[in-house]
Amino acid sequence: MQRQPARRLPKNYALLREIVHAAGRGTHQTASDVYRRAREVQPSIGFATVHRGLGRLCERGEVMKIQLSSGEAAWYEPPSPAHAHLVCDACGAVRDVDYATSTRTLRALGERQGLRIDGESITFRGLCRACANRRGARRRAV
Amino acid sequence: MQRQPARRLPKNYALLREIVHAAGRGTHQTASDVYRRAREVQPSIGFATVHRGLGRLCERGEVMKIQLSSGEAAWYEPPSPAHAHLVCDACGAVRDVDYATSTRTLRALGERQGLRIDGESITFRGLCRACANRRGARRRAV
DNA sequence: TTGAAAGTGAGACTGATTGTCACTTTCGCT
DNA sequence: AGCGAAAGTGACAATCAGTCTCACTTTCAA
Repeated sequence: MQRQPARRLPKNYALLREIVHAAGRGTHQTASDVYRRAREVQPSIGFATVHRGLGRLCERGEVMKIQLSSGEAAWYEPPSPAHAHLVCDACGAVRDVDYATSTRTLRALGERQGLRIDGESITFRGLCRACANRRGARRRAV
Repeated sequence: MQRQPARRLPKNYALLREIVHAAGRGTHQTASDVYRRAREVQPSIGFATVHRGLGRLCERGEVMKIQLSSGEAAWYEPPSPAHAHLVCDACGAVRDVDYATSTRTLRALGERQGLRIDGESITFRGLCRACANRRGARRRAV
């Protein structure tokens, strides 16, 4: 049995977690955002530390990292049940969407195609509520 | 009505399309892969041209760009019906998975949450067929 | 107390992608 | 043919997220 990581969360990492969590559900911050905020509290903190820390917190499940399917910087959010993301084509916002493929579907899919599915990541493209409404006023949604 | 882009595909772009298409269904090449191949045919071609060209082809729907939810380089593949991708945790391969959320589901989801969904991108994490089999031999899959 | 492991900050580095710019090609017309 | 505008091109600089390295510090557990 290997050494238990009973080590308590280093101060910096705790700070990072705090920053991600404080933003609340449905928020998404890039590593740079977190870095900027972290500096307000601990001006000497380095960029690398933020990256390392967020990575570590991710492994521990204390924050979630989402990589939009658009090649941009990764976003970090507080941990929450599985959900999808919508990137708004109009305003660029990233919104949580309460949707996930059912585990039954995933299992069936895996079995049918002979593979094993351990996780999924879904990103929608479209219009967020605000933008959909705004357009709807002028132009009927399709 | 604005000018029709009747312009025929520039030679370079045609070459790029050729390269992506020639690789066939289920293949995924990065821009660098395409660049490398393109140079074999047209040694003077520049990197920027490859990127621009792939981007353009994408707009025209002649190739598809997929961005894995892991922050790596984008992959290009021949156009094909909507499908998901599986990134194998063991061997790193990217496999097509014949799956897409039904349009009915998407529409319902959009209506329920007041947004408009125009596209989706699904990436699974897990084990590809080969790796799942290999592991299955030693260790029962979970 | 003390040695090892883990964490740290600075800054160099990587690798993908984009922007710029001067030049060339091609298009749509005469 | 000939021409002007628009589009495409290659070289290369710039950007940007993220990673790596290294010497130093902190923390842990004995």
